[in-house]
Amino acid sequence: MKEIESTLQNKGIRPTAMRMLIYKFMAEKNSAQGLSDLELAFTKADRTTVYRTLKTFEEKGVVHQIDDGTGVLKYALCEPGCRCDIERDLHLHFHCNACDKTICLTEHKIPHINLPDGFIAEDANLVVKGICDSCSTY
Amino acid sequence: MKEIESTLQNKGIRPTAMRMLIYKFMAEKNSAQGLSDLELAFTKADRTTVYRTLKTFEEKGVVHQIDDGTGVLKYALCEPGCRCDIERDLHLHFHCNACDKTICLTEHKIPHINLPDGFIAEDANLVVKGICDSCSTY
DNA sequence: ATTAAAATGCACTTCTGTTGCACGGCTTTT
DNA sequence: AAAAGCCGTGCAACAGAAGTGCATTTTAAT
Repeated sequence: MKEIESTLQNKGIRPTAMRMLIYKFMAEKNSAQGLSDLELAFTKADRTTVYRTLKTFEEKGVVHQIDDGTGVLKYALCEPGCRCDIERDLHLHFHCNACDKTICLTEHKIPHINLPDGFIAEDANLVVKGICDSCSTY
Repeated sequence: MKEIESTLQNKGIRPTAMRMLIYKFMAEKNSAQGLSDLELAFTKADRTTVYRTLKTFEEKGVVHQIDDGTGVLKYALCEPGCRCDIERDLHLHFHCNACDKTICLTEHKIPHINLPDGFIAEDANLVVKGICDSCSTY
């Protein structure tokens, strides 16, 4: 818990109890979490607080937003070395159609794409859908 | 207009006036359209009608849905030869941060991705964001 | 301890997508 | 031609998620 506190401080975030709990919760999950997931996990807290906490985390490069195509935005902790606050880390995301979880495949970077003349790429988002390793081993 | 009529019929869609107008509208655009875009273009018609028309088009493989990360679903006509109704056409989509348009780069297929053991890919979505050719030529 | 700033909670709004129901026209059947 | 039924359309209302304004509490600094 002390580690979390210093982690947040290093990122320029005041480590309140709420923020540390949310950070801890997300660190324990191996899949990306939606606002409603956190809402359910922290019924004592208000939706807005969770919402703004995520926004703060995102601004400071603690989490990154994932649009996995389900219609709800997900959030996942950034990898230790990532400079999400400066430049997007272009790893791909995997959404399992069975368990409905979305996970970061941080080792798998989005390949370079050749665009037609005149097109300038600034960012990219790749989501692969299918069956994850947990669900495929039955 | 006669062409549109037979196109729809070939896809198993009854060619009503509304449907032909919507098809025509989308065919004239080179960018993907959201529900609200069509809503604005057809103020005489009801939102629900446009919505259900798109759903019908999608089911029958006339249009495909695009999640470009803006939070609103877009639709674009499928290419002549595409078998969207059977198997997804994995071309990539480009979203322009300047003009906010989303277009299909049908020539650019999503490259094959090597996934970790146990992961099975069924579908993929790749959206590149940046500046489109129209906006970059100033 | 006092004060200022930041975080939290409550209520409300907006936007998008979606569904239920009723009306009306077109098609089909007799 | 009349009757029956299907299908498209429109109206209304709902649901879920994201976002905002303001009052209150908590935290940090002096």
